[in-house]
Amino acid sequence: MPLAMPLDKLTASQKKAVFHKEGPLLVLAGPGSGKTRVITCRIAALIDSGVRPGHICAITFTNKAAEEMRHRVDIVNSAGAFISTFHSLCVRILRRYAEQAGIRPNFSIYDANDQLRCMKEVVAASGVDSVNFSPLRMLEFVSRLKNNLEDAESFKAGAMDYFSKTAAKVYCAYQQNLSKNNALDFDDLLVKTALLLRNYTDVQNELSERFRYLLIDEYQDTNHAQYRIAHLLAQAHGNICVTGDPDQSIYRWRGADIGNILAFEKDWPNAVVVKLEENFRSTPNILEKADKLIAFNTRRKAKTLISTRPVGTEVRILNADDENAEAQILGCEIQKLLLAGKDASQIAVFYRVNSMSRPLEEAFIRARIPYQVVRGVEFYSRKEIQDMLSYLKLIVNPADDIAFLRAIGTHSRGIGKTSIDRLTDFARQEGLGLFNAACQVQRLETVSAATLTRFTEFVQMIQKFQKDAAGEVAPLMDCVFAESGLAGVLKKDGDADAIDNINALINAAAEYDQQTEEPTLLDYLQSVALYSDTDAYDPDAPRVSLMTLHSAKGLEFDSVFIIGLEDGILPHERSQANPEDIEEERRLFFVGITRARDELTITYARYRVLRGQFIRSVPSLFLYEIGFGGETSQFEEDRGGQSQQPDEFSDQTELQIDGFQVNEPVIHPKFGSGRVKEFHNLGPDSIVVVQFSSGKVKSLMVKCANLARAGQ
DNA sequence: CATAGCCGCCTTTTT
DNA sequence: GGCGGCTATG
Repeated sequence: MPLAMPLDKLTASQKKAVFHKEGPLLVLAGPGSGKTRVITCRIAALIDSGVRPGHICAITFTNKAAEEMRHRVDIVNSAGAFISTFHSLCVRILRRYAEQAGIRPNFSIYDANDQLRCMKEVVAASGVDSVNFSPLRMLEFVSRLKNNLEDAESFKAGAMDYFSKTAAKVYCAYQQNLSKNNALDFDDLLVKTALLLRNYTDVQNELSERFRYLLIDEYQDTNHAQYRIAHLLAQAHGNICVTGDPDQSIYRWRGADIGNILAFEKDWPNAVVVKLEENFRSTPNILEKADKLIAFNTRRKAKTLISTRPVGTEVRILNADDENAEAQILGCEIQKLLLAGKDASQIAVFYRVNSMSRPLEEAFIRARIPYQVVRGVEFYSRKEIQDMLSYLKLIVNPADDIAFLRAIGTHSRGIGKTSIDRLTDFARQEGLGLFNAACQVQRLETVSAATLTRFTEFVQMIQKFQKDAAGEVAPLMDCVFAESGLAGVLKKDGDADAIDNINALINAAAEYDQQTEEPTLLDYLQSVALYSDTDAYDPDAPRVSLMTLHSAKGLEFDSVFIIGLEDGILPHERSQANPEDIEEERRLFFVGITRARDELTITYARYRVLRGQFIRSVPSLFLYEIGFGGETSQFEEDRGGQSQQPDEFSDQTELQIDGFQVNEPVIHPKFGSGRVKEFHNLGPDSIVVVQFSSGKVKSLMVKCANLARAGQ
């Protein structure tokens, strides 16, 4: 049996899904019920029953989930099975069938920044009112149309009112701009694939042949384009297995449609439906809160979560004066857990928006709590990384003007704005991309001979890189870093951080080279473009994880903290106008709650700095819904926004903290006796570093650690 | 042509 | 509060 996990431990319903033979299968299942495990086992079971791995295509929500799944399914036996995200699948398909899709295979993938640049050009050039038709709003609008598979031309044809007509013009121009740059945005990856499958029956047939078994996890978060792709792929054989939980749909704002999973039985009349109602993850105390909360949503099929575990500890709700106090409480609570021997990798903190990680990081640094902020894209958005990548993008796709502009401007090389403007004008007149225009720069009479030489040098450098671009990526990167002048500039500025980051990038590329059968620069760049926040999450690192509620999807931890349960944060203020948006916020909180195995702690602050302003905040409606309120008068007062009575935490922060002397002998309830090595007087936050007789050195928050003076 | 400093803008979640 | 773009100056 090619399985990394034992099949005999599956429940009867899980087995039914795993060993389902042919035809459509819907696995409707709550959190912690083993959905992903069912998919994983099903892949293995299919292979075991004689299906060739190459005929299997499993689609996960994130790269990380795919990676995990590839490891769980026996690697040797499943080699050839395609396990990846929708977007990666689309990149593969589009590269393979580029001609039919009407693109070139070396296309760039534009991220949000590139899209914005591209859209800004369009809006500026088309002379539309840039307030009502701001680039950001236009991008949002275009994205919505694309998610519904409305292409620019047909939208233009149907546009009647002024707004639609103008937006249609912008949409068309934006698509032309992308195409001129030989670039696709995230949405295009899906749209082009869906259209390719729809318009080319032979391609559709070939791919159905290739992928005879289609499995899709987290189906509740598919958008219309993904839905169409799935149907077009599975139409011929009907071997489509999807799993999902409508209560965990949290990407409506991005076009995800719960309707896709709710209508599965209509779409596939012979579908077998398996429901998994047991929850193997969380304690009944935690599930009860989740249950209570989600019952407030009206657009759902009611279901109850049945825990298979003993009752467990009560869910705690804590409050703090402001975001710093909140962070400090978390530092304190987490330090207690760590001191009690809890593994840091089993602790996580979730928040609604990324900016909320900052106070936590500061508090954790002070308390010396090891942590990881799960924000992978942050690394790739750094200036020096983007600079480096811009050269690589230009090497692969010289038509990419955005890459050209970035690469030529990474550092001063005697080509300024004026020269660039002249080149741009020249390129436009000749109908060329900037790189091609630069290749013919001799014809450009408006610039000086010196500038001309510099342009030529740049072009020749890129052309040299292009000659060396075949094969492994890391060596090329080394060469580009050194020869582009980037290394010299960073060294001259003494920017050690930037150099470290570039080295980290090169190391990551070396890893890519090792792990990929046929590494190419194109493939590397396209996978980097699809890199996501959660890809940076290291589940085994002995560090507390900090992440957004969205990133928490699909993960689980022993101890979970969810912070900022305040009106305007969760639910977010931008969701409050629309009841459907509020329901999504509720589902988001539901996802957060149900990540916890043993312990759940929820916090809110009475004041918070928002957009630079210190404002009074009101505890979230959701807290009331999960049953807090009646029990604590503090909560009622905070909801009403009136009294200012000190609570247990303000009491605590007013505690007198004793100073410790260096070398003073102390006793800790767990670590035993030791001597103080350092004392940092930070008032209530004071930190003491102790060398214990066991040899361990620990830094502790005085108010948490329960240190006793040896003599007492 | 390069750089520094200032002003004004936006500010949810992500593939 | 942070970043991008613009301007003024060297």
